[in-house]
Amino acid sequence: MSTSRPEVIRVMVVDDHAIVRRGLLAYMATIPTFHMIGEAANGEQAIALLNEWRTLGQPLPHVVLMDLQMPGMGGIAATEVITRTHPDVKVVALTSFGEVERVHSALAADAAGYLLKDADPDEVAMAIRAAVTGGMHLNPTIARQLTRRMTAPPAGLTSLTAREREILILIAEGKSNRDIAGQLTISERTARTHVSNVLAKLQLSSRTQAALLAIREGLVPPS
Amino acid sequence: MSTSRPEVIRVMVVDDHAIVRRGLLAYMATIPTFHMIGEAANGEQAIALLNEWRTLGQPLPHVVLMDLQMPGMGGIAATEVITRTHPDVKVVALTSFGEVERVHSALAADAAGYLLKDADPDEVAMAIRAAVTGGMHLNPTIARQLTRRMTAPPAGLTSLTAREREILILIAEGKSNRDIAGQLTISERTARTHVSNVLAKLQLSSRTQAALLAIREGLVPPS
DNA sequence: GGTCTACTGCGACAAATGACGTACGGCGGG
DNA sequence: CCCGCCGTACGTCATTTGTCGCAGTAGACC
Repeated sequence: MSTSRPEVIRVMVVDDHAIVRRGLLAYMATIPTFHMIGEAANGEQAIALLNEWRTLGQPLPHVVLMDLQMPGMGGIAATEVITRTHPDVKVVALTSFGEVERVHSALAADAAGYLLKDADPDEVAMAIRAAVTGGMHLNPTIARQLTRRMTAPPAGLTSLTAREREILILIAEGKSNRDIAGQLTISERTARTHVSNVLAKLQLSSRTQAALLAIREGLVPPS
Repeated sequence: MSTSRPEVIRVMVVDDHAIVRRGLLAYMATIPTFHMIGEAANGEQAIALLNEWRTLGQPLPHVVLMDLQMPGMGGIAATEVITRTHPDVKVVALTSFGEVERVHSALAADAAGYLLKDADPDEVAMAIRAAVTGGMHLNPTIARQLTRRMTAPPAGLTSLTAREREILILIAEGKSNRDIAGQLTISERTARTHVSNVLAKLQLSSRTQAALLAIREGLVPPS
């Protein structure tokens, strides 16, 4: 094993929910191996705290439990900064269900794990230990969805052709297939073909979901 | 004061996130007045547990902290059932940011408070005490948004009932009729009836248009 | 009591939607 | 020159969506 295994694992939690911080704090207190050395309510605080520790020569945490959904600097950006400026600090993403899509971004930001918040506390421990030993723990549900996404063609607006993007914009304006056909002077069948292709490429199951994604991605202004 | 103030307040937490349950459990342990007597991971479990306690003649909780966003039976439905079958049990809604709009439905289901999960633990205590004494604690942010909505009602949305607004929110999350039915534990036919009524009241012709309007009106966050 | 609304549900139907395969002309890259 | 992608279009099929009418229950209001 190239990585040393410290007898005490220092942990830091970053989450805007005070209740979650308390929960992890209480849980860590029950396991002698873990030592919670600090907490932060957002990404900026976390980075500031880490820098302060380093300048003071105080020991840094081995693992940072990082919530992804936070006001201000999001967890992904914070993860990226931390893994770049403190390469020996492992960051484990801790997220609510429903934002599974961010796992890619998290891993791209060099997160060393991805936990769901409804995970059993024991799973949190497993993820932390895995991160310290240089490994990675993925929630089974996440892992399944991830592999499904890996095997499937990459989702993303970039995979759409110009025409399909045009179609998507009209979907996001609440147009029906007939409306779209009329506006683009194509047959309704063709419009449906395009819509179907868009949904397949984006791995969605309804035009409403497509419209919502288009807005989220800024393809059309919400108002 | 018509309501008696017990020296010990029994609390129960309903949340699908084990970490949140642990956090509240740990927090309650630090305050002698509060006594956490049980927890549940979803609405069905919570109701079953309450019924079991009642049949066994065991003391019921004074306050139930209820997460609103849960798989299976949602927190709103569970709140309604609990306040109806156990009128002396107060339910305090505990929700993440971003679902602020459900406060109407929550209060309509006789919730005795509405907390954001990023609330300071002290605020949780305040809300619980308020609920026990028959009062109600609202998060300042929530209260502000609520009054803003009361004073400046967005045109058509006011004509919707609480249930219909709930339906609209789910539409704006890309859910199908079947999804909505499952989430609200009603039949798909009923869900379709609601959707149809929403469209008629808003004078729209498709659920996609309804979703877009919901986002424009800020009923749901675009992200 | 009577009335009203909200919420729930059903049946039947029409329309829209989405998936699947197929096809053809154009156009650009190897 | 040929192959692949794009845009166009059709046929068929299952599913979803939306409408209309009807109806029972519960709660609120008068």
